[in-house]
Amino acid sequence: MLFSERAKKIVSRIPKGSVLTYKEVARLAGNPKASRAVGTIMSNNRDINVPCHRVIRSDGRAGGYNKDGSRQKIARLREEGVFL
DNA sequence: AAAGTGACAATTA
DNA sequence: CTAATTGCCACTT
Repeated sequence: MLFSERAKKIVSRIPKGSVLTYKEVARLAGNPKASRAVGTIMSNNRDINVPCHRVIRSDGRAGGYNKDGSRQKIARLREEGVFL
């Protein structure tokens, strides 16, 4: 299985109200140093089954999302009960 | 095969 | 606190 597939699978299982960092996803996917790659995957991934808005940066900030920037991402997370 | 891409991370100033 | 720097990796051209 490709790294990207594993990453998506993991992210798709993030329970509502919690978040993972890109680093964490990378680690769970089997490659602790592929945090960068995780971001790349999310940006190109169009899978609606994957709540990629629940993936944030390890420094606690939101990171990017799509064209709208991180605004929509932050909004979504706040509605799910995540403090940013 | 080599170079380019990007929603990251850790360090330093 | 922000900004710049360097290293990093999967994937695409």
